[in-house]
Amino acid sequence: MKRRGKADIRERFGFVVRARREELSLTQEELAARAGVNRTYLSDCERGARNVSLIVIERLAGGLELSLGELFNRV
Amino acid sequence: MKRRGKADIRERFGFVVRARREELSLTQEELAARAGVNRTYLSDCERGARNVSLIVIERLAGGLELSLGELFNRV
DNA sequence: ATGTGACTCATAGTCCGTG
DNA sequence: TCACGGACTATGAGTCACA
Repeated sequence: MKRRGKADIRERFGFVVRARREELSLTQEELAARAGVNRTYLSDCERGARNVSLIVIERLAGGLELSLGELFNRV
Repeated sequence: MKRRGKADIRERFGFVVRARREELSLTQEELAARAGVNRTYLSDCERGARNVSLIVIERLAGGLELSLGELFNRV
């Protein structure tokens, strides 16, 4: 799949994940554990370096205590 | 990445895409063209057979004339 | 107009480290 | 606590012929 819109969706998504994680005062390790994803992968996601798929998105939303709609409203 | 929650996110997502496409009276071919994805790939997505990632999600949302938030509010 | 199996190739996602 | 790299495996992206 090709890249880029104006501000890359991957970066916007990652930014929102990080902002919400900090809002909850969680470390990356804690969120990764909650969401059941790899710690380094979460780091990549937050930096906009990964094109996350539905299943992981759902898990992250759960770890962040947000519905999918709430999460993407922030994106 | 592992599979399955109660109702699989892939199926729920696909169902919403299809419902919205029909709301717009579009064929799969038309939506696929709008969104810049392959028709058979879209078919797979609607049937919940694909674990779609951010970049494709964004394109589908565009083709469906919905923001990401609006799209996921329906999921 | 759509569903499906089969396929290639790129990348999603894991796990080990380091400063 | 995190960014980043290397190396790996599983799966997503993208296409086709045919039903």
